[in-house]
Amino acid sequence: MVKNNLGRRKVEMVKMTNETNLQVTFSKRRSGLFKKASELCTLCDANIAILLFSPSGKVFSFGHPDLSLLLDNSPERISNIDLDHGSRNPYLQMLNDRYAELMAGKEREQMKRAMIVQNQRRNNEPDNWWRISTEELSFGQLARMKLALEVLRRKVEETASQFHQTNANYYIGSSGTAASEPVNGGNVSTNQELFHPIYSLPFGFNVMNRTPAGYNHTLIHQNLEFKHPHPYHGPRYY
Amino acid sequence: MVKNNLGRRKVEMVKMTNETNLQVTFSKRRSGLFKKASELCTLCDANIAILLFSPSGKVFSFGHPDLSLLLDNSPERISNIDLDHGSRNPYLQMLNDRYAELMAGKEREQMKRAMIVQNQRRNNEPDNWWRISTEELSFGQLARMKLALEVLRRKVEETASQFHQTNANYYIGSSGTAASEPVNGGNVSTNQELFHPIYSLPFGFNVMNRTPAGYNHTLIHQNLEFKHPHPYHGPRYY
DNA sequence: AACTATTTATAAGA
DNA sequence: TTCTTATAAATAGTT
Repeated sequence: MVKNNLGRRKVEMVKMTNETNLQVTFSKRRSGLFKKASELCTLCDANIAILLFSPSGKVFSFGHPDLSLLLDNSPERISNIDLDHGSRNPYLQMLNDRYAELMAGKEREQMKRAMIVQNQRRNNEPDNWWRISTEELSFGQLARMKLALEVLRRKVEETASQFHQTNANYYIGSSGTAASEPVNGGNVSTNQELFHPIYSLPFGFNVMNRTPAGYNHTLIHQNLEFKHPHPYHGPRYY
Repeated sequence: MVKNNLGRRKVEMVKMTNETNLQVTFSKRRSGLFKKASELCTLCDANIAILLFSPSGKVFSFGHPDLSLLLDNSPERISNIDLDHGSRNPYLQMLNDRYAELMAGKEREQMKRAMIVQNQRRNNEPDNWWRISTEELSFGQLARMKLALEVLRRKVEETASQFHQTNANYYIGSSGTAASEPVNGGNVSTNQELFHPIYSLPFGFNVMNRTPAGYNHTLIHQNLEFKHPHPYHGPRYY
């Protein structure tokens, strides 16, 4: 038993100078933050996505629903997924029915164009510009592209959500866990089987480290670093 | 003064049943979470992005560096930004020099293709497929596209960071605050002027509500909803 | 929104 | 890294 322990002490809200302490604090507070996020999701039925970049260049994530789908498109992963077009799953059937309708209808040309982004690894068509390695673009281009993609991504999410809300009563269970119940009158759960991988992802991305399944907390990759002072540390954000 | 106050009581980690309590708790814990995130950024020199979806369909964000750049590409905003190609700013000059080099060199065709995503609002070229409204795509397409964009976005960020690390000694100050100092031997700060807006963003996105400037905490938009149980509430994520 | 009793997070030390 | 302990900080229920 330790007797002469001063206990927790107040710490000034500035960047820590002791590098060892900083790393320990980062780990502790990362854990605390993700725990708070998890609790918020459960207590209040909320959803969240957190990307956290450590000063040493590691990236951690927390997501609810699970973000792991976004972090790995290795051939193993893709080949492990059922490619029977969802014949045994009502939700995937519905998606594929919708796909067939689109392909047969007037949206076909538009759809084909959209699919370029999915198929670029498999073909060499001349207008496959999307295949350009990001390493070959200037920083200015990258920055602008990053913005555009962020905005589009959110718009896509919004539209997908609206689709959810008008197409309820479907549910896809988690692949590794117990059998799932259909959701009656609720919303479709978002997980990896929902993203029917008929087409492989267009961009390679490898996860360097991953925490055990079920923890929903992932170290994504390394060698990223930004620096910027944070503007606010008042008591609350109202 | 209140005398008979039972104080905080332990709460079971399940979805709260009382809707009023749930909303109050959501607000309190959202504040707490964002404060924790802010402290982590300052104490440990970390960076973070949080997107939080409330059960009532609102979306809140916290970002360090500031995420507000991603939330608004209104004409006012774009027109307010200096379009002189950065002649008075060494960093923007460098970006534009790099741009000119690329346009004159062998990367020209590749670059032009990449610029489609930036220029789609201004031209009507036939292979401008990117302009497709996300409302016109099936949910399955949207889901796959969302994935692809997430992966690309992260790759872009990684490359941009590498560029930062090999092109240090530039600094762009925040537009609304006091004059900024150059960073010697450090990394370029990421903020909105760094994204030189010669080209407007390709996708419209309007922010519905915004907290006061300086709080770095933004309600983005509404009418999103997902449901999913969270798998884990143990003491920590290791 | 404010108040407090209590729970929870965590800084330092081991 | 992991554990302990005293203290700081967050917050549930009440007003």
